Amino acid sequence: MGRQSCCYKQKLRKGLWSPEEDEKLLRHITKYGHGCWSSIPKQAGLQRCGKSCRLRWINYLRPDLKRGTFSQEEENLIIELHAVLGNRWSQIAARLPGRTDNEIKNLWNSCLKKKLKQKGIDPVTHKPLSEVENGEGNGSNKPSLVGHHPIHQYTSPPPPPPKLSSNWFNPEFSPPMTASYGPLYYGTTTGGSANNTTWGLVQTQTEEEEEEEEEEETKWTELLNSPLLMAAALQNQTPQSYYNIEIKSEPCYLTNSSSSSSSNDMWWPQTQQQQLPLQHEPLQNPDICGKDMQTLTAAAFGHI
DNA sequence: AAACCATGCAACCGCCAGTAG
DNA sequence: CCTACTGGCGGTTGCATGGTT
Repeated sequence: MGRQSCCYKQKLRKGLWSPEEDEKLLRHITKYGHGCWSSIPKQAGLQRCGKSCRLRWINYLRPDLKRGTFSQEEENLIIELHAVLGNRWSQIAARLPGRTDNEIKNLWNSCLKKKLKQKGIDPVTHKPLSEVENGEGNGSNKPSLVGHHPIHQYTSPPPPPPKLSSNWFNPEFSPPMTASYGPLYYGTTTGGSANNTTWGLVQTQTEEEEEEEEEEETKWTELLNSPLLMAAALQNQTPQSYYNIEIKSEPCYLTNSSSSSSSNDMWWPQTQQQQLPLQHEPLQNPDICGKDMQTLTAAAFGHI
């Protein structure tokens, strides 16, 4: 017998949230902030555990959430960040405004993994599958740095997400493939065809290079803490052609909840859309979307 | 039309680290 | 120092939906 969950012990409700529950939680947090999650259910009159409330708020009710499909730039960024951070979904999410770790995790498991495999890339190591398969069992294959690079110890508060240049997502734009910044590198061999493109994680971890590693660590910390550096690095090093995954860009949607605070205008997330349709305002420019997200975030959390 | 399958997503579970008492 | 509590995270599950046979 495994141990029972907190919800079981307290005979609390589980499963999908009803619109009434959502409204109670939303109203309570909007008014008082969340403070101590464990006391929220009682204060808000909910038969839920604090953990469940927290999850619901973070993944669904937060006003700064961006609903809708992921844009191609977001997917590319997730792939890039996953190559560096591994399955650290919360850290990846911190660099995608309006997206939750759960959402990103789901996207990765259901979609991006497959797309990478279709492209012949191992979604775990981010190396070409052929290389990974060949490397199995022979000692010559150096271990991936994913999950081992000092960047994974990065724990300081995340910077605002990098504002990527429009060039970066322009299919016509070919970033310099030989650029190298940190442990990730992408390069082309002299063969010319896409199949000759090589990329992977530079193995910087040798005994002789420990000093360099320290430098690298500093560099990466700086990189991740600086949106501008991050954007520049991504623009210079990311193999857009390698991750040339067919994803249709969707317009960025924002709810108009920020401009309407009355309960009549209360927006309802996805599961309630049938009953209370969202009034979506399509944004044509991702930059505008990003700015609005920041404004929304500031407005939503500034006083909490 | 029904059964089956694949997919996407919301929510739960269990573990861990930090912290207050 | 120990213990209990809490928040946070990543992995996993289960359900709803849509597509296919």
